[in-house]
Amino acid sequence: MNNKKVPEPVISRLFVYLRELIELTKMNIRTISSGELGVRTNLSDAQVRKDLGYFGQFGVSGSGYDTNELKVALEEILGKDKTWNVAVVGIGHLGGALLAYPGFKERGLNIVAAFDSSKRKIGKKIKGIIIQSIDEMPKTVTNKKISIGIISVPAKVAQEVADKLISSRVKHILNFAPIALNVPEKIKLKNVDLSRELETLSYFLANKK
Amino acid sequence: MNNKKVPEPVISRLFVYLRELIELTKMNIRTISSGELGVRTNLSDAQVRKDLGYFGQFGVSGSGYDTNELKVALEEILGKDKTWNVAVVGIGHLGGALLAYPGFKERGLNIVAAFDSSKRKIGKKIKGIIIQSIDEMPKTVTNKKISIGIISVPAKVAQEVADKLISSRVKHILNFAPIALNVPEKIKLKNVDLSRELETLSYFLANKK
DNA sequence: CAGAGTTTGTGCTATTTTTCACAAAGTATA
DNA sequence: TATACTTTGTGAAAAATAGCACAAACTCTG
Repeated sequence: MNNKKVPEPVISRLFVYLRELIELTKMNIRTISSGELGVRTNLSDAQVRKDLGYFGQFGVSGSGYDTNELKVALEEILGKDKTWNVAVVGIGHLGGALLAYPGFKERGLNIVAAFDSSKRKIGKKIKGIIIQSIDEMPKTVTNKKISIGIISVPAKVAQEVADKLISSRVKHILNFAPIALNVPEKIKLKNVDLSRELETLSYFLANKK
Repeated sequence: MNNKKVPEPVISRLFVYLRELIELTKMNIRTISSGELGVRTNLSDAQVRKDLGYFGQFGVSGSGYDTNELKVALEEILGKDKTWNVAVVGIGHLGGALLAYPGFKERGLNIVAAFDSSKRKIGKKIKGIIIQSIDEMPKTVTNKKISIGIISVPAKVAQEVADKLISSRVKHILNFAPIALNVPEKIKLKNVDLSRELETLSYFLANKK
């Protein structure tokens, strides 16, 4: 095991390996080589080995990795034995889709609260969750032990919402608003910018050789 | 102007600069320095200058960039003068949210078709778009000149849908399914993996110092 | 118009991330 | 058990990306 800090892309790929390992164990495949795992995840064999190398030695020369053993090890490393409570702020089309997305719960991420500023929406129930006023955020975050906030509001109010989440003591933020948010160092911020991804594709269309 | 190939992260940031410039011109701010643009986009001044440097010299020493001029230049570079037709495959909660998202049209990305395999959904109309059977994809892609396909179906069928999109002659793909897709070299593939982003945050919760 | 202050553009350097490549350690076969 | 494979783990090399730092170009002020 190596003591250097682990690059974030490595963490991200570990989840990809884990997903594949879950499939493999379901299919009763007992061992897999870095090469084969690489093919299945569109990554190189060297990358697979290097990534795992940050956390220890899991493989056996000549035969590869025990799928179940590696799966358990990754679950441990990635904290999949734990669950986390999540709040969604902004229940428009996207926020509503996030509330309904089953993939989160399967992965130990429980959406336990929803906030919106629209009087029309407050009090309504979606997927078993009552939409609350943003004013109730500090209380709810504490009571429901919410550690991650998802921002799916328009760009104009995203910073304001981020500030409110942070002062309510949320630990990390996933931001869907297409704007650069300022958050304190200790808050981990991830951005998902849907239209930017699409726009990037359009650049390649416009500039193809 | 520099002839080296432009890194993809640069392209992506160019859209960020452009958004900011659009705001600035709306606010009638005529010039901006790389430093100030950096503050507004959470990037360094050097990065801003370096990124723009891939495409030419837009600034004026001592005063900075003319906001409108730079905006127009970036729109040109990024192909924002053009529009592109887009199809969404998989009209679940996420697909529905994408159909309803106004940000795409504003940016020249017109969703002109929607596909689903569910008999229950085919024929229904969402946001003015009739959901079609996946079998109609080749014909519709041709007729409606669709160049980008968005995949928002479950992981299990995502590869199959990708193959169908490609054989229907879609040029690029935006994939929301949490799985590694195999596509030919010439097809540009972008992945947005919602639960992976959230999971990455949960890793930092589980492993915080 | 001279001197002080800004800000760009960019060669160079640093850092981060990926890939290479191979000794060492295992497996399989006969 | 010996020989031929296979595959790992990991230093070292390469590639990609970001940041530094400064001359040159321009603005501003009195």
